[in-house]
Amino acid sequence: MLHVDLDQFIAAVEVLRHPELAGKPVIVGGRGDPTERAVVSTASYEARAFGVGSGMPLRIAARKVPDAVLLPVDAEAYLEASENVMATLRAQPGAVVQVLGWDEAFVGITAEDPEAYARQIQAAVLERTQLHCSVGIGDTLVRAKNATDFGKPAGVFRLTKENWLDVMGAKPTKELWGVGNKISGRLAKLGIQTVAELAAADPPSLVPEFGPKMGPWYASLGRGDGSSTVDDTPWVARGHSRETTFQSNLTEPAQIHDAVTQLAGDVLKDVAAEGRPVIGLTLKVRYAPFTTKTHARKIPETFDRDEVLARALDLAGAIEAGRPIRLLGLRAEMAMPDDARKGHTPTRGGW
DNA sequence: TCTGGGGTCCTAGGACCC
DNA sequence: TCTGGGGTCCTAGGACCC
Repeated sequence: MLHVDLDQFIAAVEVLRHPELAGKPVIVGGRGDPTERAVVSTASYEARAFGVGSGMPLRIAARKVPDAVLLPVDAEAYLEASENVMATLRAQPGAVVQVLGWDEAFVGITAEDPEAYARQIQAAVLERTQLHCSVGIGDTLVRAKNATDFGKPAGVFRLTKENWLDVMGAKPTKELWGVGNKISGRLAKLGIQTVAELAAADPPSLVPEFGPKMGPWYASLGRGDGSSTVDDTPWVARGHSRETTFQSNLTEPAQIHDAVTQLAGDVLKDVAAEGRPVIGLTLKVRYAPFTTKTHARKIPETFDRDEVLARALDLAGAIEAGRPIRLLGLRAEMAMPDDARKGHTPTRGGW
């Protein structure tokens, strides 16, 4: 299968709308105001050369690149561009498309010459959207996904059982899809630093540290193994959430009440569009400077807005009085339709 | 450096039941 | 009295992804 990943997607969409920005360091994030609490969504390659990357506080990014062009996030524009890209992928002969996000998809194909097919996809996407993409080819989803990095920008790379360890073996485990800072740190404590070392680990030996599912799963990641099925079953959201980071911390109960009411209204808008009842709520509270607590409740299946709001405000009763708050979030979990398969998610598990 | 917003899944531990 | 063992459900929290 193939993994298609648009190059510097958000920045590229902005440059298409603002051709005069071509070749300049462009940083997209928040409302484009580096004095606000916000992070970088995407930086153009020119900005990345200064050490700016996704997730970096906007304030820091602006300091690193004084001449950067800072732009606000425009989700609708990116979604529209994304839909054009995905439609292009679906129009390819024999393609099964599994969307992973705005700028990524797996494409299941059977082709004599996968590299030629990949080049064809790149040409079609470029023609239809003026956007460049990189393509990874693999015999599993994990290998295809990891292959894409070696193709960037605008290239094609193939990873299979045959060359996986040659190419990936010496890399730190953090390079793997699904292994972040924390897990790579815990693996290191077990004496596992590299992909090759993880590949050689006995899967049951990882169970005490990571549990019955994740332990063996990490071992298989090290080998590049896993599913090789691209699944185009339409995605069904498990829930919807809204979060607000306050530019100045909240301290008053009345502010908390208003904020939760606002969040509940916004979440309910998204939920209403699904036509499925709410079955649970989770309130997230980030106290200043940076501790996060969550409070969850199952609730009786309901479509009633006032009922959900009342229960959200109940949850807010768990907030510690007097501690300054920098973020509040509310998530509503929805009942799943009977025919929705479990274990199919865009970013985690299931393959 | 000082950390967004939208998602998903896994695990631990307590409550409760037989 | 001073305490087994297995199962399920729920909450809180952790980790990851784009």
